[in-house]
Amino acid sequence: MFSKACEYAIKATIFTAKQALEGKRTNVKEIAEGIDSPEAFTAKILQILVKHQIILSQKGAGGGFDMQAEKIQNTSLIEIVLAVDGDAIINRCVLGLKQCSGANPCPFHEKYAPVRMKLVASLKETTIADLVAGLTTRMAILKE
Amino acid sequence: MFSKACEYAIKATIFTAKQALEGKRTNVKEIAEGIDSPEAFTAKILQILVKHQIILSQKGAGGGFDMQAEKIQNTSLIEIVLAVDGDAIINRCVLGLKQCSGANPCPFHEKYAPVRMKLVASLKETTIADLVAGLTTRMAILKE
DNA sequence: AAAATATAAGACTTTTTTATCCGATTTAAA
DNA sequence: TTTAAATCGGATAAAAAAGTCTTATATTTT
Repeated sequence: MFSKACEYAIKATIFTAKQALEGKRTNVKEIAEGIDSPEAFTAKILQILVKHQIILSQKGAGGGFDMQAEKIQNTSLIEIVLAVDGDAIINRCVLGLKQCSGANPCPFHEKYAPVRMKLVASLKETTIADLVAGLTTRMAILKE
Repeated sequence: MFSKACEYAIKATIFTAKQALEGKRTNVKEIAEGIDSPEAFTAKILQILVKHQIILSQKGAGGGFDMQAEKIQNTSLIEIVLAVDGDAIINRCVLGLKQCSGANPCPFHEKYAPVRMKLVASLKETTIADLVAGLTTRMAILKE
């Protein structure tokens, strides 16, 4: 459903948020270890997140990545997905047809429409704070 | 969501079924034109569909592809997806975690579970006949 | 001011997916 | 029986996605 880059982006954001909530700034190496991702590739993805102002970066010694409490609370999953994978998940026809729409539907359009609505709704209503909370209270995982 | 190969597979099956319901056997060239797909690649995908007994093939002059009325009625979308893309859509963690499950959930697991159920249900309950019917009665499209 | 540390940016490589090509095989028609 | 039409199967090629490497830039610490 998501690209590998997007999966890493989501996990990296959760990891960074969790560290931030514990008052710690983190860095590429820690993140890559924490989410079991390739370090250099993860660095690329973190740049996308910074550019979209989802996380904060600080260059230089003692620098790294951080996330503000307000952002953790107000950023929803959909924003990460849009930043990394674009709006295909919202707009692209599942059969890949350019002209598919409510007025000119592909054969699966009507059956899929409510599923897509549910999916997008769940991405919109799930915040990074929700995901971090799930992490601690339900022993959810970020690697393996 | 689906691979390009899977998108072609679905469209090719719908096209073949529609021709079959009109009493016509079709062939790779017609299918590729009808669904606007690359011919050689489409041929590859048709072989997968034949191997999984979703459509029928007949070699030699006047040969081509066909689909039995019973198959059109009883084959659901999920069977094509499983044949071409495997069971990732049913089983794979959206964050790509190997160990993710109800007992050991990734942070998005619980929020996504009902969406996945809806999605899989819609793939299971939608038959090729449904899709062909939608094609004619609602002017849905297979190309562009 | 210099050294050390960390992100930023771009070029490059590898892997996977998508797509093409060609020869072999099968079958129907001439 | 020959020829033409069609799928089948394997090798190859191109494009996209995933991943690496190197250099530049910024910032803190010493």
